[in-house]
Amino acid sequence: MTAGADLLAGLNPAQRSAVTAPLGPVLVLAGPGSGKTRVLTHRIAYLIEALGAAPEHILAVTFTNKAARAMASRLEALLPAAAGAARPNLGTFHAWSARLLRRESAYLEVSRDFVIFDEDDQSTLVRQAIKDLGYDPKQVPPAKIQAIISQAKNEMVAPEAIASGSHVQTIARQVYARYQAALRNNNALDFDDLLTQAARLLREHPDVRERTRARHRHLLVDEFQDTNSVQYELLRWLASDTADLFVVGDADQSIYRWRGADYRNVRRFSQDYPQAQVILLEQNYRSTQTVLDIAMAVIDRAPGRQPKRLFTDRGQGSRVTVYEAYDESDEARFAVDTIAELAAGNHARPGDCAVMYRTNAQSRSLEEAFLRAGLPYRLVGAQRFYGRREVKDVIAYLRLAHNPDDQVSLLRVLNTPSRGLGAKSTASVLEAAAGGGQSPGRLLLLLGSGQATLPTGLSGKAGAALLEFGRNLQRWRTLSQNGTVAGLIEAVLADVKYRAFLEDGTEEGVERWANVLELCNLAAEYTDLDLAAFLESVALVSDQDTLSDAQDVPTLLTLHAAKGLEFPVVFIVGLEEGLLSHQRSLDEKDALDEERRLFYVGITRAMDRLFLVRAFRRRIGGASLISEPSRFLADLPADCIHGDLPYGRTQAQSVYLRQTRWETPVASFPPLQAQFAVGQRVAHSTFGEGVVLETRLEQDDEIVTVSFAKVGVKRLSAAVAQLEILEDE
DNA sequence: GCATCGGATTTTTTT
DNA sequence: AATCCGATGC
Repeated sequence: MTAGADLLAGLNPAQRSAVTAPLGPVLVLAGPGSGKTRVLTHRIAYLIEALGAAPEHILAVTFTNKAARAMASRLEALLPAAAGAARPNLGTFHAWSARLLRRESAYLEVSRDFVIFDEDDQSTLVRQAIKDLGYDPKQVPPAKIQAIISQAKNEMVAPEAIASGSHVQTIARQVYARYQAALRNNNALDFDDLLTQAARLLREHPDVRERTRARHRHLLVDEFQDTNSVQYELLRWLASDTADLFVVGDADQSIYRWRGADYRNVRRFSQDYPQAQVILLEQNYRSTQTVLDIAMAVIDRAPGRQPKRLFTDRGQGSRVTVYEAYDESDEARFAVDTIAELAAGNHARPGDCAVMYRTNAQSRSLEEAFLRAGLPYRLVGAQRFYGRREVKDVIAYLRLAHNPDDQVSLLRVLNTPSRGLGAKSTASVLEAAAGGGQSPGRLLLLLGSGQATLPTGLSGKAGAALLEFGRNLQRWRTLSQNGTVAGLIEAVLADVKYRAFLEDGTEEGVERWANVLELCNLAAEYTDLDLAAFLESVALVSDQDTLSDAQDVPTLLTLHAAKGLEFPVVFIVGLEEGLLSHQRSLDEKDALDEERRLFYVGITRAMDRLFLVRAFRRRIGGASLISEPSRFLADLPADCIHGDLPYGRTQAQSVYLRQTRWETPVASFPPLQAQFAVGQRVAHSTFGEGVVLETRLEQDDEIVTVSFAKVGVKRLSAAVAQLEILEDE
């Protein structure tokens, strides 16, 4: 059998030793661009092909659906599955946990049909709990309480166990207890519960543990540095005695500390599994050496890290440009002008470029500059699709039909669109439900089927509206159990005249209706999903997952959103004290270290060209303030930088500098080596397999013409399209 | 129930 | 500055 040999071709020695490591705990420390996804997918293939593992016994966990999908498609290219054959289990921690909880729902305080509450739902409940306890939401910030609760959950701390050192903590403890009770009453779990309950089940119930371990004999974890305590505990319970636990991560890219992620889990792993093999991936396939030198100069100042020596054979590349703009609009103009010049000179395509920033608010001036220049752009993550009011409304109707106990959804839609049921009517419904010992949703269902009478004190008009709502709810519930999701949405929209409600004559109204239609299309696509599955997939997607990369336009995104991505040309803007690093991180050492890592993550997204930009003055809130350059700029090695300019240059000077900028760096850019050859067989994640017809080097990119079996001839940029070379048999 | 006004708020956000 | 939330008035 040569099964193993094929898999290993094209891997460097470090990657190969990771892929072929014997079963047991393995810790792969993967620098940026070192091919960690490649290692993960090859490891899975190796488990199956060479070690004879059953695919269904493999579980690979990621943090985003997108990462899971990417892994699935690369795995498919590597190891095409026979029809009907079992596939490895790939998914996010949360999706996996939700599945476990539904399977083992007998051990839960909620039923198998539980809904998943997102952060919006959470704040509704927390706010409600604060009010119920007689506190003023103004004096007790719900967001802060919510953060304390979430943190407690992630550390597996029960309400009673919250320290009562401060006033806020005392209140948080009460709110926490009430909040948990409210979740139970709503037959709901929040994001944190998915993980904590899964961990609890594994900890407290040996039978569940055994069953679950039997299903997943081989575990793999991506972005391990981002795991929090619960996720780590989950993995520890999940790992059987053989502990075939293969984790890949990079503590230097840990940027979610404020979300509970603890990169010290990397160290903990080595302590808990002293026999673990540790493999360092240091060769970078993404960036020029100059970019790596800058990155290392920045990260080497971070204390207490495992040193890594990143290297590449891509050559030195052009120097990094540091530009000091006058203000935020000059900064934006610089980015737009430079991208336009690069595109006009054929040095890069617009879609190769990305502009990264610390806070979403910074996207504004950039968007304005793009609009003024008449250039299209793509904005990542400002407003998530499922977070939009109209989409949430429709989903609330669906959730209510699915789970009538969901009071948060009921209260959301009871008077949306308005049907004359205000605060007073709502209160009497809640009161009547509480008096009858059931949820308000159930009461309305009974009302709709004529098995209950109107609560006392409801006048004719409100009563009629309530009756109609109950009848509708009854119908939707029947539809939810028998019909398709798309059919249910259609019925709801028609019954409540939702379109008329949205379309108020404004442009915004039209847009909102368009979003609803998009949701309908989405539902129509998933004909194989029942309502429960649809709601779950909707609850567990993020805006990151809906990011499409079809158009050839520049991308604007936060540094956080940039993790895991790469671009030939990267701008990092707003390199000022108070912004990067951010104001709120200045008084805490650990927070400041994380800002440094965030900058490092941004730098290492760049393949060829990197621009670091700061503004001399910036409008923050109301006032325009003179800014200090970011402390990180001082760490950059001078010989890697192009444009060592005094701060506070005038606008006229910047224009002059901009016009002359391109002569040197472009000329000094080293020629690229061709990666592909005519006649070679290659695989593309969406186009499938094909044969290379032609390849040529163009500026700093390789243009490959491929004839695909399924979609015909395509011209692709090797830098953008991830083509995998297939070995001939 | 809806419009309007005043006041507070403003980091990042895998699920 | 701009947006979001809540209270107030009609």
